[in-house]
Amino acid sequence: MGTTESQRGRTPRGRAASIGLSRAQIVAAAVAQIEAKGLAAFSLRELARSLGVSPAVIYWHVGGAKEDLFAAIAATITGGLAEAQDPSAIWTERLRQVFHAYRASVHCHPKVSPLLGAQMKSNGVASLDWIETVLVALAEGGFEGDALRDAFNALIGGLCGFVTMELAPGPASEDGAWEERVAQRMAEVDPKTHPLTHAALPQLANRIFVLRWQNGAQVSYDDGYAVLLDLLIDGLAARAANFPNTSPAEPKHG
Amino acid sequence: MGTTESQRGRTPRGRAASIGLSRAQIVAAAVAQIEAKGLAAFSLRELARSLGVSPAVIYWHVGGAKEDLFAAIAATITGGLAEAQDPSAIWTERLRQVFHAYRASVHCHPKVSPLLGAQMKSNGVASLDWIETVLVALAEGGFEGDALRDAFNALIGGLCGFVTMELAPGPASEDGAWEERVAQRMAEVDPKTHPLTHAALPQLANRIFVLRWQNGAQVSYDDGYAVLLDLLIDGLAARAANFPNTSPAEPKHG
DNA sequence: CGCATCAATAGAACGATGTTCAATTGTGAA
DNA sequence: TTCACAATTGAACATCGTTCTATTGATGCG
Repeated sequence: MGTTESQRGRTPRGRAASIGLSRAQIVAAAVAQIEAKGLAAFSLRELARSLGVSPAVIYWHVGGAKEDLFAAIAATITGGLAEAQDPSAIWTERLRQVFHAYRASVHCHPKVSPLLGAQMKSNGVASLDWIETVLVALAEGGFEGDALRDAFNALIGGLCGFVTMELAPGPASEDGAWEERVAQRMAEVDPKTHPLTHAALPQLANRIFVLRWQNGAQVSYDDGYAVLLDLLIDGLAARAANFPNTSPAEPKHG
Repeated sequence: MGTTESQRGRTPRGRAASIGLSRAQIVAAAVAQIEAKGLAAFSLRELARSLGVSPAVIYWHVGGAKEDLFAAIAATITGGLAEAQDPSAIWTERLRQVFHAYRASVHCHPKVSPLLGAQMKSNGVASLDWIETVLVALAEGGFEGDALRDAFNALIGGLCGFVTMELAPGPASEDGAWEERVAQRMAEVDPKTHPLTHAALPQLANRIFVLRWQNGAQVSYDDGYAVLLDLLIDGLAARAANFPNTSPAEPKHG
């Protein structure tokens, strides 16, 4: 299951011409390199080069391919995410905590985040604990069956999608030719035909629809995410309040 | 701005050893090829090959690079999206129409959709009309300033993010080794430690968190998207109802 | 103590990719 | 006719992911 039998024995530093390279070290180095130079510029060969190692070593340690390395990275990042909730809080509050934790966790590795979106779809969310957390909270609110499924999909799709999209990488060129094109694009907005877009440009342009980085620092979407979270959870709470026969707490034997 | 001066004259079929290749034809062929073989398997060389042409031709026609071709594709797809609304409808209804139209439009080219997510960030949404439509609707609801900005970000981030995420590609391997890994992953879900996840597996597994394709046909997230849309727009309407001094219709001279 | 095993590495090789560049072609204009 | 130049070609370069066949050297066993 992903461990590829490489470190099944407890031989911490191998037994041969080892440099002592481990799977975890490779994953860590890959994350560092992606975070440094961007996902588009990432290559197995340069990863091997930065580790002072032959490219084949990565295949031996990680498994089959680049894809397995990406899966390992995603699993590393979303691990230990379910602990972010306070079990004594009400379910709506727990949802808030969990999704804020998700965003915070992903924001720790912005350039790696596209991998999360893809890997969440292919391998399932790396941390099942996290999924279970969300489902438990919704169930406590009285959701079940199709309503549970739809609420879950709306939450995961909307909130994880928001994070994925806000961190989506711009063009690969890191040399500022991009900024020029953006400025050009902004200047093209015609106040006559798009008055509100033009008026909101200082408010919006640097936010969601053009720039992501400003002077090298990341632009904040915190408020938009907070509003999205409020709308979703408050709305779900309102729906839950209308469920026919449900006490606010546990529906089963407790 | 993206046209790269290639077809500035009105010489429809060139003037030389032309095959009569145009930028639009290249873009169309690229979309077709991506839709047929997937985005990960797309290459400029094979595009040129399928057009019976040298790879350099694409550079000459499209502009600098692969990235410019992607930008052109994104612009082609999200064009003419603002017409999907009924101008006489109330603003909440118009928002619903516009975002349903967005999803439908993107779903017409599922494999190209990852490009939309990225290009929406870099070049700005291809269709400014569409942005304007959303802003006008929100303004009619009474949103302005920071509230407008946050509502806009929540809507765009959540809804476009949902679509981006639901269409996110799985692993590149199209040969079913993926299905095996997924089945394996599903079998690993322990009813003891993750009871709700396990119980909801038949409802959820084929939905958001594992499979995207089932027997080659696309799985539907329609209900989840509808719930998300309802939660967001109903919530915004509720907020708008609490705005101090706003008549339900136009805030300005009309 | 010696030897065979085998984890762990190196290095070369293959095909494919994105991109660039120096030719070449043929048409429309002078 | 001649010239400029849009349009295309093909070769070339560096890089990439991946696979294959060695080689190395510690380790457990006899």
